[in-house]
Amino acid sequence: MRANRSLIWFGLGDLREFEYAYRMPELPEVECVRQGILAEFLGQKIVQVWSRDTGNLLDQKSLSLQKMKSAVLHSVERRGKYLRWITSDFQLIAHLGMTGVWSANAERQKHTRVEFRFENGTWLSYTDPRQFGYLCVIPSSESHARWMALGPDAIGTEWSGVHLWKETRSSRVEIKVFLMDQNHVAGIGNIYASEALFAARVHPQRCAQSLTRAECNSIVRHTKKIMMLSIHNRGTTFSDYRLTNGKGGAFQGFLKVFQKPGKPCPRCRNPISQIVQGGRSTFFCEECQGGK
DNA sequence: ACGCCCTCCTGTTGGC
DNA sequence: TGCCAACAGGAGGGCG
Repeated sequence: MRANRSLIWFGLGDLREFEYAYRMPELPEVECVRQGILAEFLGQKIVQVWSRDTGNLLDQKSLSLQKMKSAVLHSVERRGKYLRWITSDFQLIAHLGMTGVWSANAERQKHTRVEFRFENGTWLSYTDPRQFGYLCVIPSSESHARWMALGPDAIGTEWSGVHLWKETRSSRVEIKVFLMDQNHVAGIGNIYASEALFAARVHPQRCAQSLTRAECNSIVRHTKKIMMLSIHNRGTTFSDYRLTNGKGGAFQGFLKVFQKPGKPCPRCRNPISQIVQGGRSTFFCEECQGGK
């Protein structure tokens, strides 16, 4: 595992304390990947496409990855955790799933699935051991159902406290599960859901429609703040993604409760609780996040 | 529209 | 020390 860490694009600090971070890219990590791809490949022309074992990654409606040959990369957009490559003729919708990694000029390895070779000799490869990722090539003119169905981006202005308040009025879903539904708001995953609710002092099992306007405002404000801080701090970790040298460490400093069961709450010293919601681990402080 | 469960997959972990 | 089952987890899909 450690040998592969040099390929990690979104540095998440000292992985000795946070082994699972790299498996779960959320909005900030995907945004860093987007910026990394743009910085290196914007305006470049793909001259060769190589792929292997993409059966579980490719959408059934996807055109062949070979369609990307001769395409010039015009831009890369992000919505939530999805990336959308805009090229001259085709678009590529991509999701990293759990273990997807885009790497620039990295050697082909066991689970490398796709390689785009560019005219200037550089290349971009996609590696995904568990194949939970997603790739879909369609003509530029077509719209993509999954992409279109996504809720407003979590760091965009469209997602506001008012928006969350209105959306939650008719929902009896637990708020943590609600926040992770990408069709309500796009980009929040397991890490940020726990962290944002902790920051906002809202119990993760609260029924969505029980939230007050003030609590909705607080959740949205803290989610954006935490995500922006994370993106902003990628500087160290992103450009210096060789985490094996021990440098970096920007991200784990944000984590107050995630993956810290039993450790003292940074606010009140009460031990952090761990529960399962919707099949996923939630971490929170029973003492200072109120009641259900 | 909800709430639950299942599927995909493989590296890691924990029990014996 | 070694083996193997259980586990994790984003997201879509199916079912009642």
